[in-house]
Order: sequence, then structure tokens, then C-alpha cells
Amino acid sequence: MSGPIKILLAEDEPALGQIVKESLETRNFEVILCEDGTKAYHSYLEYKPELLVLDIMMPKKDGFTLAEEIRKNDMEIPIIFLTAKSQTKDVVNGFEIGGNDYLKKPFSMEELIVRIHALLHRSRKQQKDNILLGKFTFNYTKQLLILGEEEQSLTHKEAELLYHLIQKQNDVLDRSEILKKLWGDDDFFNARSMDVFITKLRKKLKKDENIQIINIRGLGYKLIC
Amino acid sequence: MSGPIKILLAEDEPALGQIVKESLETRNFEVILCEDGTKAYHSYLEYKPELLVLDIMMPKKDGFTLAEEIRKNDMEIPIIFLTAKSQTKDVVNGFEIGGNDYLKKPFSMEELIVRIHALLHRSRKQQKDNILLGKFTFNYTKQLLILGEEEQSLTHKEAELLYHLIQKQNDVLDRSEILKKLWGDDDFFNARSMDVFITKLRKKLKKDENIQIINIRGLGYKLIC
DNA sequence: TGGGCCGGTTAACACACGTTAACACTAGTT
DNA sequence: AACTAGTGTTAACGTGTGTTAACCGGCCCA
Repeated sequence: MSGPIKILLAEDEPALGQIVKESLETRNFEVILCEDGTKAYHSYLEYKPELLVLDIMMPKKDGFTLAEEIRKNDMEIPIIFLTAKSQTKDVVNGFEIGGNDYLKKPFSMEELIVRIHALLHRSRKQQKDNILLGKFTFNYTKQLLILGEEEQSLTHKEAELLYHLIQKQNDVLDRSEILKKLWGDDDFFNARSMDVFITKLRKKLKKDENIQIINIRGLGYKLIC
Repeated sequence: MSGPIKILLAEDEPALGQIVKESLETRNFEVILCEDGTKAYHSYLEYKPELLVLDIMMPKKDGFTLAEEIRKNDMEIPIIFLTAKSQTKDVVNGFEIGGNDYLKKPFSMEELIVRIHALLHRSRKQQKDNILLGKFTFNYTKQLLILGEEEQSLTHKEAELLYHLIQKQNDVLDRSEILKKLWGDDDFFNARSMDVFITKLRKKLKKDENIQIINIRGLGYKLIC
């Protein structure tokens, strides 16, 4: 949920696997490299990655079979297949299931990165729900703060602001950063408007006295809990 | 909607354009070939294709600019960009909007076909009939909301609006986007008319209290369930 | 220690949107 | 031609969200 994004990479050729792994790691992904399909399946269960990059031709278990097995557990996880040039027909099969893409070898790292971002973008949206926050559960899409039986509804701006505070939980959320993101511009009036919203959030979060939004003068706000 | 699938192909190099056009036509696509961005835009308006294949480097109007203009009208239509090899950075820009893919020149027809099928699959597979929506089943063509034994009929505009809300389920559907699509123009009166339809939909969706259409002031609506 | 600055808080305000009902238009029916 | 039913638009009034203003207190630095 938080931390670097985990990617499972299944590639039997060690040299290529290592290069891809390292390139992705410089982009702040966490990469689990497996040299065959069976190991990849176990790593999938163990590490619960957010995205899979699977070579099709692999010892023990090929990429498609692996993908089918994993799809039984998870219909959503994005899968990128790596194919040798002669396998374009297989590719059509690989596409039957949603959330897939494929890359023909040889490929550039840029191409891979672009595809990873494109697919993550699509699947990440659905992670904003039911974030735990002290005694509360915060549902971003429904704009709700839930505490036991009670539900408080938030406005869109309140929800956005809280979401960004949570993303930087126990760390400083920069004033100008959030102003540009939610108000589009960091000027005097927007800044005062934001202060009002901080007040509103503090009120709505009062029922858990361990949660506090504290101000860092001149810098921004810190949500602690 | 029925008949062969229309594809708009914008490619300034006549030889390549002709080859691609003919190859696609042998696969039963209907292809409209345009040699520059301006003509492509007009053809888009005239023929309403289901998918766009756009060269990035084109006279008069490049592929990205063209895509941006078309995206203002239609956020859904799949776009495949054709890029020369030195443009991988541009590619990242082109990916910012959903429903895009790109192909590096030179490409094989097989690659193009695979991508076309993949994107059409994505946009077509969300078939318009019997869409599940909470406790309801929504049948777009029959304009029905079904809950158990009960059927509620919707008017055409209600069905269209609901359909677009569902397409963006749990995300914001832009006011002006939907106004342009269903009313043709985003003016004051159409906007008020749309509000009335939102009210009507809310009433008809009341029987599942988990479904809500919430307003995002100044932006649009979000259907959550 | 006092003045400027930053933020806290509350309330007033403007305006986007919600809701209802009356109205207008069309097509089919008598 | 008048009637009806179905659909969408316009009008009128009510509500909620976000902005602005006003007033307040505390922190920092001269």
C-alpha cells in the first residue's frame, strides 16, 4: 500500500533479468527477480507484488500458464509479457485477459517504464479506499470518515486534503505543494481558504484524540497519529 | 455502432499510409486515411471512428495536438500513436491520458493489429447490456434498471447519462465533458437540465442505498457503489 | 516588549447545485 | 383537430460548499 511499488520480474536469462531489475530499481521500484515460472508463482504469493513482468519462454512454467494461475487469484493485477520476436501469435492469446500488455524483445527500458506507468496508473486508482487512520476508517471515494457505527461525510476538498495528509503521515506536508495541487495556485486567499479546511478537518477528527494535525510554522502541516 | 469498425489513420507518408490502410482493410476494418492533422480532425468529426492511429510527426498539426483536441470531445476513444525512434520521451506525454498506446516505427502489421484488438477489446468489452451496478442490472439498449422482479424504465438521456457515470465509476465524470457529449454544448441551461437528470437518476437508484451520485463542486459527478 | 507575521477560528457571503413543478415539444391516438 | 402520453427544458426557490473577511492569539526577531 505504501512504500516502493513491488514488481515481480520473471526472466530466465540472468544477464537480461539483472539489467532490467537494476534499471527498475533506479526508478524506485522494488523488484523481485525469478528465473523460472514456478519460483515466480511462489514469489507472487509471498511478496504480493503490484505488477508482473513475465517472460513467455521460461523453464518449468511458461509465462502464459503462470499468468493464468495468478489470474485465478487476482483478476486485476497488471501483467506485462516479454516475447521473443517469433511469438506474435501467442501474443493475441495473452491479450485475452484484461490488464495485460506485451513487449517484443529486444525492447528499450524506456518502453518498459512507459508501459509500467500506464498500467499502474490504471490499477492504482482503486487503492484509495478504506485507509485506516487511528480509530477511523477513511474512504476516499465515498468521502467518508467512519468510526464504529458513525459516519461523517466529507466534502471533496476535505477528502482530498485529508488524503494528502495521510500520504505524508507523521511527516510534513508542504503548504505550497498542497495549495498548487488542490487550489492550483499558492496565493494569499487560497492559503487562508486552506486554513479553514484544516480547521474543519480538525473538528471532524476530534473523536480520536490521538490524531492531530499540527502546524509547522512557515512550512506546512503534519498529521500525527 | 454496428457494421465494420471504423479506424481513422493519420499518416503523412503516402506509401506507408496506403500499406497500413490496405492491410487493415483486408482485416475487415474500414479505414479513413488522412495525410495531415487538420484533415484528420475534420474526418474525425465527420466519420466518428472507433479508434485512431495517429502519426506524431505530421504536417499542419502533429499527432499529440490532434489527440488533445479530440480528447476534449471524447475521453474514451482509443488512440495509438506512431512514433519515430527518437521520440521515446514524447511517448510518456502521450500516455498521460488513458486509452492510449504507441508503436515505434518501424513496426510490423501484426503488432499494430494486436494493439488495435487489445484496445478495442477494452473499450468494447464493457458491453452496454446487463451492466452490474450494485443491486441493479442496467441494460443500456433496453434502457432498463432491473432489481429482482422490478423493472424501471429509463429515458434515453437518463440511460446515456447513467452509462457515462458507470464508465467512470468511483471517479469523477466531468460536467463539461458530459454536457458536450449529451447536450452538444456546455451552456447555462443545458447545465441546469443536466442537474435535473441527476436528480431523476438519484431517485431511480434509491433502492440500493450503497449507490450514490455525489457532486464534486465545480468539477462534475462521481458515481460510487 | 512591541510590532509584524503566520496561522486559528468563526461567520457572512456568493454561487454551484438540488429539487420540484410548470411548461413546451413531439408523436401517436381518437 | 383535439387529446394523451412521453420526454426534455425552463423557472423558481431551497440547500450546501468553498471563499472571503474580520478578529483573535501566539511566535519570532528587533
